[in-house]
Amino acid sequence: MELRHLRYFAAVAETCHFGKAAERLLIAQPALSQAIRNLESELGASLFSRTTRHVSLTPAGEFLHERTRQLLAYVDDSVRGIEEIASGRTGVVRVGMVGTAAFSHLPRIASLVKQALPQVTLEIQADMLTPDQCDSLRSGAIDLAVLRPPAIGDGISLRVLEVEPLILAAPTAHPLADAADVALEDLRATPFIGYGARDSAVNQAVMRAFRTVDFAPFRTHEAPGTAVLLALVAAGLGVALVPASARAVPLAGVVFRDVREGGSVELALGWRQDDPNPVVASVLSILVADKELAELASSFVPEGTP
Amino acid sequence: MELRHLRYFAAVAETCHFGKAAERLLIAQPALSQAIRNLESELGASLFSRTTRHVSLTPAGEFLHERTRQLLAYVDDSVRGIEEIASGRTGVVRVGMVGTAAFSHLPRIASLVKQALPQVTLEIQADMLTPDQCDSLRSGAIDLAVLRPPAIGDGISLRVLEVEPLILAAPTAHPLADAADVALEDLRATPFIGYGARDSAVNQAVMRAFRTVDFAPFRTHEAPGTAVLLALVAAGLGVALVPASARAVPLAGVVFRDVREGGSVELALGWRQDDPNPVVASVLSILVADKELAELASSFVPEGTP
DNA sequence: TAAAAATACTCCATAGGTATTTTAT
DNA sequence: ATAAAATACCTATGGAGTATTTTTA
Repeated sequence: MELRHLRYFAAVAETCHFGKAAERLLIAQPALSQAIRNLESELGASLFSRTTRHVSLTPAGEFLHERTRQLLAYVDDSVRGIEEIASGRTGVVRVGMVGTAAFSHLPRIASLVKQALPQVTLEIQADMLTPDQCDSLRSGAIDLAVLRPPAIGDGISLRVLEVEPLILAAPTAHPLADAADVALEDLRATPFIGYGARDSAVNQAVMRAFRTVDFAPFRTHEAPGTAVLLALVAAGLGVALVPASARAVPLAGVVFRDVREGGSVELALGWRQDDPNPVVASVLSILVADKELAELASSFVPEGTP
Repeated sequence: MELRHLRYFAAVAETCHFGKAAERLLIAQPALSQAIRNLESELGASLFSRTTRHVSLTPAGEFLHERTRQLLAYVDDSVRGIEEIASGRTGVVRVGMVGTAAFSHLPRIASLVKQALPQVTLEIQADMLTPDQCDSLRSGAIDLAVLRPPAIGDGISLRVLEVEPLILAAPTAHPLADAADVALEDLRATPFIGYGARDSAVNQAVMRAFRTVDFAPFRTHEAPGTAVLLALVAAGLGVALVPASARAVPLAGVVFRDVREGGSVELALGWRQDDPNPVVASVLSILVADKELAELASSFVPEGTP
């Protein structure tokens, strides 16, 4: 049995007239008679009671008619569903994110996608480290990554979302909290909280910044990521240099100040270069076309950069 | 798109291997590749990511795989359903019945069908008059009839279920209620309740009985059917001659007595001679093969019959 | 290099067309 | 007498086969 048989059957069942049904199906009447005959013989059941004057459904035909309606509707719906998926209008996109991006960029990303692609579901994996995101991208565990370049591994494309200056995070009570103008120099001998992962992009940026002055930070504590780091700052354990997007983290007891010569760190969007998933492509095109994200990237050019 | 495409697709989706799938489908591998290719181009979506070493489903393919599973299962189930209907094991049979048959014969009929054809539903229309049943049979409103012959109209087959003697229904207080032996003669001048439909089979049988004696019944009341008639008897308004099956009607205040020379009336099963509905045929075959119904028919031969 | 999918081509089964017959109203 | 389904027969599309090439792990 083929769908053709069911489509023919449905037409005859609805019209109760082989001639009319054949006309609707754009085939000749004998072909239709033949097809129904074949269907009946394959099923081992007669579907129509027919004379040359009257065609009506048998009980088996009534049953099949109901089933056929649902079946053909389901087929149509499935075809439409595939079109939706293939066009990238529907689907699931798993997005990995470094810590603070969930606060600073996720709202904009999520609302952009919601508006342009309402049937797309984003599955967010927050607090992922950049190397983990590279692995997950490559293994297919995530489809998009919001990470800190330089990301390793070929087959992965990157687009810088933002160049964030490093800013000072200080406890409210700290002397620098009220300073009009902060320079790296002011951090000499101040208890400093650093990133535990020494080779993380942010930590490297911090180290690079300090290389422009003649002292190393007075590291008293370490944190695995920006969130915990800010918590330690709020607790008054010291100050820290963090990406500007940390301003989006709502945490009492911490104030942020721009820092002269503080350096910067990039935030980028990453994806598999050869990802065939259309919904990933359409989400990507929405994100990279967004003016606000693009403007952010250009407006945050740090002071020290030409 | 045809079911063939979906069957092929399902095989490839399950094995993730064109060669294995082709083997399972009993076709050559290139034919399968071709068919999937055609399906993909028709849908305008790629369903598999494939290299010569690895085959996997795309998101659209995942979606279609799920849909295909359900679709093919539904097709199989529908084919099975049609087999059930065509074989007569499943279906609905509408049965018309004269008044008292609902009490006397329906229990046996229903339990026979329930046991032999558990998936068959009987829709009982009780209290139908014989001519109405003939019309309903012919128009297709009912499929089987339990009626009183002679039934008119060709294209309708009859089989006698039972030959019932007419018996006396008398109020408990009536003198005849305790008589050892009742003859028609004893009803002379006794208030008599007759059937309103003069040409009904039961009334004709009553009239025929009275034609063997030299008096007509002393008709004081009439009833449209046996049920009402018995109610009037119970009320003490008179006696009546009723088919023996009336004994099955549970009604206080009425006693039944055999009547010598009381005559008899037949109860028969009727159906459309050319009914193509298999479930009607299978119910019929169950009913006409039933020993108990057959024995009833022979054992009730009335006294006056050779 | 070997396994597996894709391509090239050939063939025939069958879906569908036309002409005609049968049948029931 | 006529409308409509069935039958007979023919044609041609495309599904499936065999042989071969291409590709990638």
